[in-house]
Amino acid sequence: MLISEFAKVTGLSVDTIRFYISKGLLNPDRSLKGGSNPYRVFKPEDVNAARMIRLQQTLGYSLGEILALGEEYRAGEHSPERTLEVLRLQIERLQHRKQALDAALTFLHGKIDWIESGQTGPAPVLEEYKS
Amino acid sequence: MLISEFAKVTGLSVDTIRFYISKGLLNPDRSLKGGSNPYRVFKPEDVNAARMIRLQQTLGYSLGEILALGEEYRAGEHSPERTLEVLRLQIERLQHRKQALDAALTFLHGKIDWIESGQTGPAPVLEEYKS
DNA sequence: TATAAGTCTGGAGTATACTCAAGGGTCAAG
DNA sequence: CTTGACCCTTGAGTATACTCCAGACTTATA
Repeated sequence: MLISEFAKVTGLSVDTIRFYISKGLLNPDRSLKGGSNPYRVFKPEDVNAARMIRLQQTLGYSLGEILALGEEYRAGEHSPERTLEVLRLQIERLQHRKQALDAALTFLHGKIDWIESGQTGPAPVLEEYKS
Repeated sequence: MLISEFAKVTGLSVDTIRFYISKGLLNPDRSLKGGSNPYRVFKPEDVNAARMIRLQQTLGYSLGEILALGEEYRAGEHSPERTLEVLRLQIERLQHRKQALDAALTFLHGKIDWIESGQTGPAPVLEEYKS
């Protein structure tokens, strides 16, 4: 597929896609069409890559980190040990993030309970939810 | 406390603190000391505010959103209904984030299992974990 | 075969979140 | 009363992640 279709499928703008390509986050092939500036052609695996980028972004990674993770991953692609190491590290980081998220959720729920019970006693403090 | 102590306590740089103040995210009092450019004095509640900012940041909110949330929160401070509404909305957004996080974790765990079991069968695909 | 639509590159512009430096006032210790 | 540590403001600079032209070429449609 060409870039505009890829944009539709992934939900990214054409500009953003070209930006990602320039950063090395996406590596589409080139078509024979387009003359001196050949058109880019995207494969389904590029769609997966784009989704992965978006996911990692919502998880708080910068494009630089995402690129590094990808390269690190590909570098150890043929070494299961290295791959496992990378994956475990990622899991650790995400679990840390999840803890912060859970703390926030617990805090918010605590505050709701506090309000619904007529705001008796002290207001919940964020501090207390840092398990 | 003065700004350098506040920086130590919160882990923020003095520059960052002043930047947050300029954005309205922090509102310390002014001391009588300091002459024509009075020193800022920070209270314990400012420390809480700073912690809240940091937490919201790790949750993916921009400073603009954090400011808006705070103002929205203070605006409805004396209306329990409005406060509950704001809190529930926040919870909803965080749960959405948590789902993305869980999907990523499940995916990573799946990949680890797949590798440890000798990479038999197809590799896990992110797609499948979007419950 | 005109013309609209789609693609390319290169470069400038914007928003966010800091970060640093200059220049100057204030405070506490010796 | 000097000196070093600390505070102030203003404004410029940096990194990230886009976003938006301009100008030129290519392709598909009527």
